[in-house]
Amino acid sequence: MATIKDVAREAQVGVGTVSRVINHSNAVHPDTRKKVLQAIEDLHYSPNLTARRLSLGKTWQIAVILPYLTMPSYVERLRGVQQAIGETEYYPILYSVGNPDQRDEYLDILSDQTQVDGLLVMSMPLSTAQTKKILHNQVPTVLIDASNPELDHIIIDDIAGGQLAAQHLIDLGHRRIAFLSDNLDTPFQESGRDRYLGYRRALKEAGLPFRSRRVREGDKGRQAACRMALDLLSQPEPPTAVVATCDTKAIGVLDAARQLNLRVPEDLSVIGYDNIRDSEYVSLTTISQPLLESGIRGTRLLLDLIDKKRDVPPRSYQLPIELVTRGSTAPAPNQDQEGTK
Amino acid sequence: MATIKDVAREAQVGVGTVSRVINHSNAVHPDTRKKVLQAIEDLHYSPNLTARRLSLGKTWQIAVILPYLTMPSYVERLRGVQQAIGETEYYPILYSVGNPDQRDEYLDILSDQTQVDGLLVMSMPLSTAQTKKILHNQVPTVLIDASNPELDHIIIDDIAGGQLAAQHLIDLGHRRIAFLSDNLDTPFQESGRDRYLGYRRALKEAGLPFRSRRVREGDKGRQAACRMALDLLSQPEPPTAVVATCDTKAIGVLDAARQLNLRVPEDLSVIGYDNIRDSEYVSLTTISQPLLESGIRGTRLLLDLIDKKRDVPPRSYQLPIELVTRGSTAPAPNQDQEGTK
DNA sequence: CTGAAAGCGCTAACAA
DNA sequence: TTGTTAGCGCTTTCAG
Repeated sequence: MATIKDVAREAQVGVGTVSRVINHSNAVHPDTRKKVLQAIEDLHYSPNLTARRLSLGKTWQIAVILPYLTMPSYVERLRGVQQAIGETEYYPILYSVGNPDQRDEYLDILSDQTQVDGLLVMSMPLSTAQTKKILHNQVPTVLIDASNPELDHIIIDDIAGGQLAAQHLIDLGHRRIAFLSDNLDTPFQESGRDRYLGYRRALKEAGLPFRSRRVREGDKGRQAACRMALDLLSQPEPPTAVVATCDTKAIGVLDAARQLNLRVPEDLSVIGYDNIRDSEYVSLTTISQPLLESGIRGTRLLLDLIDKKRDVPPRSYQLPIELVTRGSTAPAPNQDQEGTK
Repeated sequence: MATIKDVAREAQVGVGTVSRVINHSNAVHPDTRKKVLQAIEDLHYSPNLTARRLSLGKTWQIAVILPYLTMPSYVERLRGVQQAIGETEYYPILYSVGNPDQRDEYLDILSDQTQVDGLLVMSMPLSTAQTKKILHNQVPTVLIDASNPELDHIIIDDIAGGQLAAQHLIDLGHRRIAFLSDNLDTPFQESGRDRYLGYRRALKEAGLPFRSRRVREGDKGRQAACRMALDLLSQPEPPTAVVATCDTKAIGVLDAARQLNLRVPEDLSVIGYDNIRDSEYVSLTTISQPLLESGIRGTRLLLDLIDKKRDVPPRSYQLPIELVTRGSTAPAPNQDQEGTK
């Protein structure tokens, strides 16, 4: 592999000159430039990025830490990152996390090695220790889909989202509204918790009682959701509507309804969250969040942070959610009076 | 940021010793090691990866070039890559390609910079020029889902897949079988073309005539597929079955059937390809291919290539496909005699 | 406008 | 077992 030295010798100039040509520095004579360019061509030379990085103290690489790409929403956010980063000279390195230990390991490594120019953390809250380390080592960092008082972040108002979902059902006259999520207390994103809070807030503001028997949390995925829904729907005084914390789960609820011969939306209303592609197909009412946008915005924030070496208070952006009404929700079948008793 | 020199000074040893400690070289006295470890701790030292890379001439990074993550199948393959790479000390850098120019640009850069230790190219055939450059520069490279006589690759037998799909319908007694794909001649994967060949081969072997009016190609995506299907199904003597080159398109066909009040599978059989998650939900018969597996195998091949510096003839692995029968295919409604005329 | 040389931080060969 | 030193390939003063 030819080096800058080889090129210099071939073109009969100093390495400094070659470097200037490569880096489009204008202070080089046209004739000299031509000679150098010729030598580069002859030798099939191309600069060694690692050496340049060492010399410049910059990697042009951004670490993206995100949960294993099991959920469409992660993929969509990642696409946003790629879209934004694609317009720059940076490249993303993917650290796909399968479990909390791995997450901590990556975070630990990345927050002190001079390995990347910045960190993009997706859908995982940081511990105070982790935050402190990042701050101490001055690693430019942005969180997407997680909140943090000391670091820049992009969030989506999940409380409002959960509330919006429940409110939609309340507006349709439902009184017995169930809530179905995966484990509310996971090491990863806290969005489930927030949506739950939103759900409760909506009930409260509408003066409806909260019933813990109408809440189910468990494994993620469609089938687990289906099982939980079967359980939920087979109790006495079953709910007439279900808020699911993601569309996949909502589809699981649809499965359950079918098994129980419940018509949707006549007998049961179901609302999901995320507006993934599948949702349109099954005509699921859902809460849509700007997933792609969150990736884009987060990346831009990070690039800005890297460039400007800002040292100002952390910025927090909250992206809007939206109700997408489709065929899985309808007015409540029969009004019971629980809410007013 | 502390460097190895700082640590050496702090621990009152030479940098060589510190290096030995870091790299777990055993030839270092326990007491010395302890001193060094202490200094590392005190100084919050962590080695500069870029410097190590330059010194070692190795990056521990693998470039993954793949089409923009629009299709679930890409994501699944990528997950395979991550899974396999996760067990090693390497990390993937994503080069997500949106168009042919970008593909060529990335390929060009990556095949001559000393930027990564290996190249994983997904779902894109390489030109001879590109292949030659890779070979010339001795960049360890593996293709996944694309064939190449000179480079290691993992493929799935798409001809057999297309044939299997069509054969399944033929076995069910269908005679008028349509084929629906996105543009057969794209710069990206050639799988569509191969599936098309398989389709034709099945017809031929069954003695059924090929009708170009039963073939539609166009934009990708569900809606485009729906439009094409509407067109296809509204001609005189419409097909009783459709082979779609991917599940997304097959779902588009289902949309069209619904619009035309055709029952699936009673009036129309539909078979897809890929067995994406959605397919189970809509009970789509499809051809399943080992997507995750392809990513894993390809990555392993590459790592092997990097380690061993092999210089043997290119290896080619062909992964098996499988028919997954679900509810979208059934015996032909009425047997016409076109096949035997 | 250009050449020489001093780093960037680390590894590894060579002495001691 | 350890310290010293010569690279790794590039950028960037600093003279000229």
